[in-house]
Amino acid sequence: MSGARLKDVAERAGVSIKTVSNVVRGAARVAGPTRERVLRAIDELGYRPHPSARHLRTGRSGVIALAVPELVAPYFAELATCVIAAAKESGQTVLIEVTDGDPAEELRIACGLSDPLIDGVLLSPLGLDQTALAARERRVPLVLLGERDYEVPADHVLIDNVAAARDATRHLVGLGRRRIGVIGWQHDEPPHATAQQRMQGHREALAEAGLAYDPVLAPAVGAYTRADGAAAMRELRALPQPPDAVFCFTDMLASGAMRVAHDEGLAIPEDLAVVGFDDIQEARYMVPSLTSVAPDKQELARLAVKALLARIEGPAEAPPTTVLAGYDLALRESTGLAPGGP
Amino acid sequence: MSGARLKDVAERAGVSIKTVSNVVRGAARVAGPTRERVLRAIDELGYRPHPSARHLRTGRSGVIALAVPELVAPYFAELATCVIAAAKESGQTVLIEVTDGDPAEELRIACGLSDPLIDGVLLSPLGLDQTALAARERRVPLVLLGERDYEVPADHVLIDNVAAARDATRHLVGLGRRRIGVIGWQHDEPPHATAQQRMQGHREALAEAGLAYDPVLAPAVGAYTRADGAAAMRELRALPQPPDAVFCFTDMLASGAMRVAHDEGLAIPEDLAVVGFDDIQEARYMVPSLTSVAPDKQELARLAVKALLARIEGPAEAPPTTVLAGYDLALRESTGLAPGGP
DNA sequence: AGACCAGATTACAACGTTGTATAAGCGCCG
DNA sequence: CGGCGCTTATACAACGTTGTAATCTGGTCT
Repeated sequence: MSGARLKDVAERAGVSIKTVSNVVRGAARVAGPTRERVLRAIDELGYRPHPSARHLRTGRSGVIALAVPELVAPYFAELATCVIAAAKESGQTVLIEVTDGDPAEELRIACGLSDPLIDGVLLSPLGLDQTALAARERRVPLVLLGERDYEVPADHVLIDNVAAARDATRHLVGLGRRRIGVIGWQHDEPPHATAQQRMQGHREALAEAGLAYDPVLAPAVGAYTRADGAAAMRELRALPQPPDAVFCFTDMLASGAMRVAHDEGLAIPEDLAVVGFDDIQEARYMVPSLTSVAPDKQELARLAVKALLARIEGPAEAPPTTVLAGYDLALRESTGLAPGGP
Repeated sequence: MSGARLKDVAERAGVSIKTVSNVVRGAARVAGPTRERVLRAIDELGYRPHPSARHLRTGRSGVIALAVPELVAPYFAELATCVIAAAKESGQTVLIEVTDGDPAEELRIACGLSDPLIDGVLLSPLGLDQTALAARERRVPLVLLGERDYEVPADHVLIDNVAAARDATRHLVGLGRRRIGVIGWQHDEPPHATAQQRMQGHREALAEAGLAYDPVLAPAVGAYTRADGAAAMRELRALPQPPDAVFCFTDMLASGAMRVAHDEGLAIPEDLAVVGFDDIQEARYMVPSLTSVAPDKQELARLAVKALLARIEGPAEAPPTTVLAGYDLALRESTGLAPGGP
């Protein structure tokens, strides 16, 4: 069917199997003329190495898993695309796993119990209990994406969520808003690390501006979907004193929130300024276009792949590292940028 | 590291390696007590089969590739999620490839030249030249998703694009619209099969209603992005007689188009009714929410995986099959459904 | 009671690759 | 001119699994 093996190439080139192997991998020194002949034979036969045979022999499959809560959330789709590209640069293949944010599933994956094929895991955790993660038995090289928790002995790659959230709320304060809501807090105990960090940044910015933090302006959401954002917005609108701005912890939440604001006849940004988080492509096309914290997803992906490869290749016992990627605040209509096509 | 092999289990259970293998695969008959002991040993050691060793021996890796033009397009993200789920039901793992719609890359993947690990390919082609595909050399089990072209000797799984497009335009006609634009036609020669089929359905519906087809109402787009939709809409608005309705070949195009309509102060659906295609989740949250043709993506995915497995397991020479999945027209505000939260 | 049979279990080789150890070729120096 | 060291190429075994064919067991039939 598919074909040529090392052995076939060796016969055609009149050398031993091992020599061909050496040429293919560029491992040992092979004399010029010999290499030429081998390369020609490889070309003529269309030889391609058998990945599983390699895996069996070397223990490396060249496949890394990327586990995300969902693929339909644009942020994760964009992140996954960046990870695939970054992995390709390093000659790795990416296997995407969708966890639905299920803690049990996330733990399973963090323990390498999903597909035994993989060399390592890039996990973007959502519901995972940190203590469960800390106690994981079966150790697979693991890098956590977008969550920071110093209790967990694993590498982290993320942006500075606290600083980014602080910048977002500062921006709203800078617009003169004084009653700033926040959508994305969670009732769960403990709340997701992401929610905690963004909330902390938000409150720091409020404090800087001399504004009091009012819990009533932070309705809890179940998940980070449009529907949750919409529900939270309805809650905020039902208050005696509704907010004049909202900072949403994700663009999806912002999308739902803006939808409700629109239905209630509010003008954005005049009546309500909105800032999102993630800077998904859709943010440019929302009505109005959405100001959003823009993590550098390419850098995030590249750093994550790099960290994972280091963990795979390096000693398993090396101390966990934390790497920060950059971010930006993309200003758009929802906080007053003049309208206009993207 | 990860651990237990068949051999370890065999030693612990006091049987031969092959017997353990038989138990694991449920292949041959194994006596009750023996099976019990083996199962217990498997459990105690946490044994899990080595996928690459299996692959090497059996020729089956249990991995299928899903190649899509892009993952950030919500339609493909949703489709990919469905494919992953459907594959899991059959014990298969999905490897996602992003082609960017590049014909060369698509051909490479269709020929199985991407990752030699895979058992078969699910390809959602975009730019691929049919003749190139028909002439592909290296045969890998292949199922085409969402494109129909009888020249290509490969299995197809898709919805009836012509009928679906006809229904979409019929709906606009039913609203009393008489000047119906269409966004999604392409200048490329030949245009994508998808564009051709949807255009055909559109024209059939126009003909049914006794409306003339006016090419000026069908501006060409480069790709199926929001930006392309926006550009096409500007073109339509610049006409002496702009349309009172548009049928967009994808929801992304519709999103861009509605964005421009909004910027120009048009009321939707009063001044302009809009129908999209794909029924992405975002369609419910657009402002206004978008009426859209809704392919049954779950069914599509399930049928595709089924067809691919049949091709992998069956004889390579079986004649190509075409399977249709269902679709629906989801009615929303953009064509007059009363507004209201989703 | 002896031969036979079916079911249960096992030994062996092979899938394609790479690491280790070894052999072969060859110029250089003592 | 013989031996040494260097470079280049090879033989062999092993990675974990499964298909084939052979072996073993215990019971049944004559």
